[in-house]
Amino acid sequence: MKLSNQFFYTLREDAKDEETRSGNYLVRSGMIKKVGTGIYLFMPLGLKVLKKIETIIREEMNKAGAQEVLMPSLIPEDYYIQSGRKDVFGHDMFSLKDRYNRGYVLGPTHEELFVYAAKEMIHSYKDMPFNIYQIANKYRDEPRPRFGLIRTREFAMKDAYSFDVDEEGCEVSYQKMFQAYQNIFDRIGLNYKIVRAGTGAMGGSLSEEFQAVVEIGEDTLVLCPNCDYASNLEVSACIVDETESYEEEKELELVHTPNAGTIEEISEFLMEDKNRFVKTLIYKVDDKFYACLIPGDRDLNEDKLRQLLNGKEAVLADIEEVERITKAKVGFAGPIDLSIPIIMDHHVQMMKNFIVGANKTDYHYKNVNLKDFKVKKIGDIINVQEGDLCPKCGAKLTFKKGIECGNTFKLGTKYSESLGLNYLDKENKLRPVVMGCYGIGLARIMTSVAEQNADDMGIAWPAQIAPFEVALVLINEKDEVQKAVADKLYQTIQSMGFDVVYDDRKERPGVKFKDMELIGVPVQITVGKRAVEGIVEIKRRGKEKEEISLDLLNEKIVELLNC
RNA sequence: CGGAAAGUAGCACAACUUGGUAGUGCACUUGGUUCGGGACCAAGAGGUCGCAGGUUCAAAUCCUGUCUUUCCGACCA
Repeated sequence: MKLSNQFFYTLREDAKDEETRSGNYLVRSGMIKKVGTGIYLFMPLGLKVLKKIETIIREEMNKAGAQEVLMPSLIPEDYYIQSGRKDVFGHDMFSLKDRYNRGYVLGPTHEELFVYAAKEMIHSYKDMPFNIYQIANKYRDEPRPRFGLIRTREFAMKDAYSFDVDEEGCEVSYQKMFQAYQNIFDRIGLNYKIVRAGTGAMGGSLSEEFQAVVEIGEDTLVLCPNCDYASNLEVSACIVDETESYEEEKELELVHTPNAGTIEEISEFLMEDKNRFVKTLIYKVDDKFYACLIPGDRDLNEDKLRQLLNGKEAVLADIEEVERITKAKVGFAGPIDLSIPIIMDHHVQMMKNFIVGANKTDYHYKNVNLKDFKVKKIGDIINVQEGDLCPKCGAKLTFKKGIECGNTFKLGTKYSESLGLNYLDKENKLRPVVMGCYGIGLARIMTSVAEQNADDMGIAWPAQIAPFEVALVLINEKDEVQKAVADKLYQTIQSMGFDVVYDDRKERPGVKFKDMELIGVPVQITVGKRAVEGIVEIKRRGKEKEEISLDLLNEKIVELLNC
């Protein structure tokens, strides 16, 4: 592409409403522009990068035997009412009415329609397996869109769905996709980790996430430096260090602790370490109240609590409810003589002589032991901390931040049952189809790669998804020799099959260099003074330039693109 | 949805406290000098100061409402 007379611009100053480095560079390099909260438009350059990502995804999907389809974004709401997800998504789904007051939604994800499509195909066990996918926009009314393209309300996603007769078949389909995903992320050049994750609103039995390792990530990845354990914090098992404490159990003691209602305050007041305390949190799980005991220096994991109690929803009780149940101000709840069932984290089992609230304003109990109260259930209900032991090998776990760029789910028969997707097996019996679903967020990949490869000049894109592979910079467009050499070179490089941008603008060299570095072209060829001698300069972005004779250019470009 | 901040030229900002002619840098146009790392000089063009209402002789400035954006939290395949 010749730059003169093209839609191409860059900004010299930082965008004021982009907090992330990647978001800022994407805006400054003229790739994207914010239209509203969580809504972006893609300019020619940005679309080019996105399309290159899309192409890699499409190629690998097709190679894995999946077939592409296209679903509408505007969908009659009945499909989501039938599946029960109109309520599950609630306000996260954009819904609208047509002129006849009929309800529609903008598709937040497409299991329903893919099942609808699959029904046309599936009648017998002979009709499976198969996998269909689309690359299309999704719409979600996020409560708080943020971080550039990471959390937007409209976004391009590749979603694939596999259909099998049984679990074994699904396992094969799942592994195929899993491999395809690794190929995709490897080819794109993303630094990523695969972690175990929760199934959330999607349902199903297994979920694994492909997480880009990025500082600004919204997810916390729990990794083991010793073995292959990798998990999203949301679902990471927290195991107990079972080293026995030989501490003597002491006499229970009521202590006056005026105005010390938080762990920080009481810990300071009694001059005791936070891990000597046991927090009592009153939770409401499906309209029933529970007191949850966890170590004072830990956070409760609501998902784990919900699962332990087989509940649908777990929320912290209101202040009024807490005060009614504990008969004390908030901050003084404790397990002793409490009327509601007690759920205890298994770490507390190992503790002795700990401190709890006394269910009496301004009082705590010291030297509390397990014999002092009754527990209904014991389990793992807290978040893992960095340094905790790996559930697999016992090594100390480390944390990293990640952006979820892709995920794979085994859905089981959840949707096929609720939407009636069945087939006849060999015995002529009707059975539900076993499904898998597989998503990839295109713009999230784009931002993650940008974030991972941003430097002081701009984004150092990997060659595979860079807006261009080669930048051809003409130093002096008024110099006839230089111009002729560059014009010729532009044709030659194109015919070699490289994606090249020819900066023939009437700009000073410095402007051209800065722009090419900002938009992140990996290989730059400069046609300058020595063009007369048939010599030009070539360099890999971020490295030293070297002079080279024109006839050696092809090999050099290939070499630099691959390094 | 709670808390905080901000909306003035295409972009980034100043002027607002103390009401009276709207300014700077980048970008843009013209001319000149420059010409291998975001040039310089000169002359220009570009604004219903987010929107609505109020106070006032007079509002970018004070008051009220409203919309939008950003950050923190709640929330989130």
